[in-house]
Amino acid sequence: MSENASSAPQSRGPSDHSVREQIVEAAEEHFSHYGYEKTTVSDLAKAIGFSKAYIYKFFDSKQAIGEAICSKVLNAIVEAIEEAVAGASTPTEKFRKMFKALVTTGSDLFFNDRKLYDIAAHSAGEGWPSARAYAQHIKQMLLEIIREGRESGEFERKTPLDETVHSIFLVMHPYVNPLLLQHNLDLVEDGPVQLSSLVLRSLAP
Amino acid sequence: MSENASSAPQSRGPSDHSVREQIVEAAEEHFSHYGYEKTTVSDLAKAIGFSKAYIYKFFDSKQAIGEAICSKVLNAIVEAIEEAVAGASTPTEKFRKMFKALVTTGSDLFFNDRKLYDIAAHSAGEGWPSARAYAQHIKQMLLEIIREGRESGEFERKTPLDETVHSIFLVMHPYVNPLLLQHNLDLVEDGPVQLSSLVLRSLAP
DNA sequence: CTAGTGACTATATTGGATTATAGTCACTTC
DNA sequence: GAAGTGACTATAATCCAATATAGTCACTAG
Repeated sequence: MSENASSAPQSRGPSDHSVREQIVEAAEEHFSHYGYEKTTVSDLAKAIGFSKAYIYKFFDSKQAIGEAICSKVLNAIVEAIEEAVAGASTPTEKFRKMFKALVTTGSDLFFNDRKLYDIAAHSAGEGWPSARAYAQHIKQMLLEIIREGRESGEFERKTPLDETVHSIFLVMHPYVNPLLLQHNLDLVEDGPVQLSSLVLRSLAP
Repeated sequence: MSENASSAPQSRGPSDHSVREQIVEAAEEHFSHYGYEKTTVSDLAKAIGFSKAYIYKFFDSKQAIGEAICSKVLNAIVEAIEEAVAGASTPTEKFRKMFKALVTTGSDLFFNDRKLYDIAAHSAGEGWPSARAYAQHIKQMLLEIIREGRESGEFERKTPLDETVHSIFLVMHPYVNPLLLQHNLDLVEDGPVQLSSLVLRSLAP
């Protein structure tokens, strides 16, 4: 599940190639140290001991490399959330933990890996596939929790499932989207708790 | 109600003075035409036929003038919302109309008075008093609607009132805050409708 | 005292020449 | 054919001197 991009962004050449992995590895290190902008494609080339031109045999553009890193980062968040959810028994608890883990992991990234966070924020702002896939992932997890809750009779069943999922996702959106999350860091403590309770009230049968 | 600033920002000299009003008037026109940055304090001085130095007898800084304009703009939104709410009978309808008017008016401003919108967004981003006052205003209106709904038995009464208001405000936040609203313009149609329904479900007794 | 300003400074902004970078392509080597 | 590159161009970032702007203050006129 921690493979590279879901819905692979622009890339060239064989998708499993040691050089591709070397590029990604070097990019992750450089982007995280110096940031996306300050890292040049030549830097990455030097780091892995090839020429810049060779990089373009594997990636369409610098942005495509950014996308790859972004996917890794966002997939790591998804995994952290999945782990948190796994440690809950009822759908109610799953939802609470999901929301909490989402925000905790996101703001952790903000504070501890700011440079990588900025790429994710940029990705979200530009609607890159990696960010879309991430949102989709979250939505899917949400769908499953709601479905389970409906099946167990814990959640109401009158509202169409899609609508329920969609509107709850809207509530979570400011915390899912890294671009928005950074404007809500002061709400990181209270927000998810309060909003979880509100959402759960709305889900009462 | 359409007076200038609530909780007057930094200003000097007499608060009701024809020159002060002239400054505000000129600023509103210039900011809306050329934007806050592109307007110089000298421009405003020229427009009202005084020297730049005289402006500083009435305002602490250029930002203070921006604050005054921002207050006017945000107060106009509040008024538009109040008008919309007035045309509803039940608390449920009031809430729906409030949320809808909030987003409609906000995005109208974005599309039709972009320059002024940008000031409001900046204000929200910097946590200027005008933006804080605006948010407080919205929260107050919300509080009154919820209270009325509780009194009429239309809304549940178990959850502490403050908590209810606070969490609903959190739901609305991305649409209240101009800085956030501009990242949510694609949700302007659906968002408020879906979220209103969700919130109202959470308020069911 | 009230209404108002010109002249000044320290900081920010701009233009535009200079340099750095993304991305391509014809080419070599094995 | 597969692995790899140097040399190139067009665009974007950088730098820095010249200019513009925010904000102050000592001052004048009535």
